Amino acid sequence: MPSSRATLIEVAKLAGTSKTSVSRYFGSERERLTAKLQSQIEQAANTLGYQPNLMARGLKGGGSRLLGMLVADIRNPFSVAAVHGVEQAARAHGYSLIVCNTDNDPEQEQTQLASLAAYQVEGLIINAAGQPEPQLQALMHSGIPLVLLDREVRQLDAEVIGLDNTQAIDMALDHLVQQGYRSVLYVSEAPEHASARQERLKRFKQQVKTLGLDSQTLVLNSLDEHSALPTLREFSQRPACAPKAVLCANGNVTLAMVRSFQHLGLTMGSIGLLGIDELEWCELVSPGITTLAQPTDAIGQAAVACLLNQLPQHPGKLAVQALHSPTLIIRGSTSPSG
Amino acid sequence: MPSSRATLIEVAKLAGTSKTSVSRYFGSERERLTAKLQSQIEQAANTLGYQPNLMARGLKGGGSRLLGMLVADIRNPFSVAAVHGVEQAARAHGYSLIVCNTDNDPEQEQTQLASLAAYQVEGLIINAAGQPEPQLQALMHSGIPLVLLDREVRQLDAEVIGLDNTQAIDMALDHLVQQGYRSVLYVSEAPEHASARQERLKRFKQQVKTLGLDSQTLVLNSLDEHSALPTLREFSQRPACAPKAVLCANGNVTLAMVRSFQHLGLTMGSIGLLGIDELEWCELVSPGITTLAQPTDAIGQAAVACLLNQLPQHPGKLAVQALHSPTLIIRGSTSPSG
DNA sequence: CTGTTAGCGCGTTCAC
DNA sequence: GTGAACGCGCTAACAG
Repeated sequence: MPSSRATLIEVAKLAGTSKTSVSRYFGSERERLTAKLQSQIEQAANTLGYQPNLMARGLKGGGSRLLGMLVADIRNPFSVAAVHGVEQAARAHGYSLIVCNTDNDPEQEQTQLASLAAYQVEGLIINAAGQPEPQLQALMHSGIPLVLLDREVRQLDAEVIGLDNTQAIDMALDHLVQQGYRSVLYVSEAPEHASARQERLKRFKQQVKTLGLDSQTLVLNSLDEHSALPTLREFSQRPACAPKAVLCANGNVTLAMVRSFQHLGLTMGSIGLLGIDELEWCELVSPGITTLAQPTDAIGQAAVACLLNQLPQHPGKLAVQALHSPTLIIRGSTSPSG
Repeated sequence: MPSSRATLIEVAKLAGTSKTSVSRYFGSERERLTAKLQSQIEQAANTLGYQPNLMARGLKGGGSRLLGMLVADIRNPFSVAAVHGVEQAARAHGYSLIVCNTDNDPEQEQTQLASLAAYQVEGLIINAAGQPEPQLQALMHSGIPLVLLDREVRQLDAEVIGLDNTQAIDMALDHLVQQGYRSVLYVSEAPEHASARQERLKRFKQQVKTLGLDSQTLVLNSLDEHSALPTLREFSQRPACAPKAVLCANGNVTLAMVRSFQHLGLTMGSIGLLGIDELEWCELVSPGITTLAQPTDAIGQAAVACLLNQLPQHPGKLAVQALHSPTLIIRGSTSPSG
C-alpha cells in the first residue's frame, strides 16, 4: 500500500538484491540475470506497482524518449490529423509525444517552446504560428533535432515536411479546367506567417497565366460570416462566357466560402468550388464538395522519421519524403451542369 | 556555441558564483539576490542559452509540473475541444499537458497509462476507452490525483466531469415535443464502454415514457455507410399521426445519420433530427441541424480544477462543477413544416 | 545575502 | 552473473 511511487531501491530491497540488477531487469539486459533473480524482481516490482521513472532515466543520458510538438491550432482538423500521425509514428519508435498548442499566438509560441525545451524533449516538430527564428535557432544550435511541419520559418535551416503545394495547385487547376471552368477566384487566409499559403498563392498566380485562365485572388483577414461576401457577389455576377469556380486555400476557407455561397443563394457547381483539405462534412453539403485531401498520416510519419534521423543514436537510415502528394476527391461542387 | 544544453553549473561558473544562487534565481527566490548578482546570472544564462531542466527539478521533489491526459479518440471534435480546454486551464495554473491518444483501443490505453505514470505526471485526466480499473486503481492508490472526463470507470472512486446527460436528454426531448414531434428514434453507439452513452440511453427510455412518446432505440455497432439504413427506412415509413424525429447520441452518430438521411432521400425536418454535440458543419447542411452544444472549455477547466484540488500543495479551494449544462442550438432540422 | 553539502531515482562503469 | 560507487542537474537544508 504505497502512499507514493515505488522506487528502484525499494524493489531491490524487497527482492533481496541490489539496484543494479533491478536496473538491468528493466533495461535491455534482462537476459544476463539468473532466472531465479528475474522472477524475484518481477514479483517484487508487481507487488510494489513499480514503474521506472523516465525522468530520472533521462537525466543520466539515456534520453527522455520524449518528442515535442508545437501546433498552431489544435482545433484545426488538419492539425489534429497531423498530430495523430505524428503520435502514431512516435509511439511506433518507442517515443512519447508532448503536444503544445499555441492558438496561433506568437507569444504563447515562445512560452510553449521554452517549456518544451525545459522538458528535455529529444526532438521538436514545429507547426509555427509566427516566426520564432531566434528561439528556434538557439534550440537548433543547442543540438535539438528540429523538423518544420507545413510551414517553414525564415532563415532557419531545418527540413520542412508537408504537402507538395505546387502539385496541389496544379491538380486543382487541372481538374477545374477539365470540368470546363475558365475563370477562378482563389481565396486564402493571410499568407504572412504561413509559407504553405504563400507557396499556394504564388503557384496559383503562375499557373493561371500558363493555363490562360481568367483569375482573381482574395485574401481573407477574417473568417467571419461576411468578409468574403462582396467579392464573391461581384465575382458571381461578373459576365463570362464560361463557368467560374472558387478555389479555397485550406479547410477554414472552404468552410467560410460554403457559408458565403449559402448566404448569397449560390449553387455549388454552377459556380464551382474546390477546397484544399478534406473534411468529414464535405460529402454532406449538397452536392458534395470536391477536395484535395492531404495524406496526414504519411506526413506525420515522415516528420518523425526525419527527426529520428537527426538523433545521434540513429544511423539516419529512415526514408523521409518531404513533399507529399494530395489526393483529389471529386464531388458535385465541380460539375458545372449540376 | 554549446553543442548540448547548458546546465546550472556552467551558468554558475560563467557568472562567477555557485549553483545555489543560480537555482534561486530561476526558482521563486530571485528577490533574495543582490541586484548585481542577478544581472550577472541573467547575462550568463543568456549567453549560454540556459533553460532549467524541469526533469531534474521534478526529481528532487519540486514536482514535474506536468499533467497527463488520456484521450479515447483524438480525432473526435468533442475530444479535441476538451483537450483544448484542459490545456488552457493547465497552462493558466502553470502546468504543461502531455496528451496520449488511445484510438479507443484498451491495449493502447494500458501502455499509454504506464508511460504517463513513468513521466511522473502530477495528475491524470482520463477519458477512458475501456475499463482499466486495475491500473487506475493502482495509480490512485499510489497517490496520483485522478479525474475522469465524460466517462466513468467501474469501481473507481474518482470524480467524473462532463455533461449533465440527464439534462441533455430532457432538453432534447422537450424541444422535440415542443416542435410537435411525437415519435422518437434514439440512435447511439455501443454503450458498453462509455458511461455517458449509458446514461443518455437510460434517461431517454425513462423520459420517453414520462412524456408518453412513441419511441425506438438503435445501437450502431458500426458507423459505416449502411448500418443504420434498414432501421431508419422502417422508422420513416411507419405510419404515424404526428411527426417523427431522430435523436443522435453524439457527433459521430449525427454524421452517420445525416449520411443515412441523404442516402434514403429523407428531408430533415419533415423527419426531425437533433444531435448531441455541436459541429462546425451542422449549420451548413441544409436546413441546418439542431444540436446540443457541450461547454467543452468549462468542462476542461473543471477537470483541471478538480485535479489541482487533490494536490497536496493546493488547499483544495478551486470551485469545481462536475455536471455541465448543454446549450440548445435550434436550426431547421427540427421544424416539421420545413 | 551567499556558498557548501547532501541527496532525489536512476544508469553506468568497475571490480568481485 | 552480481553488487558497490559515482554522477546526471537540480533543490533543500545548513552553515558562513
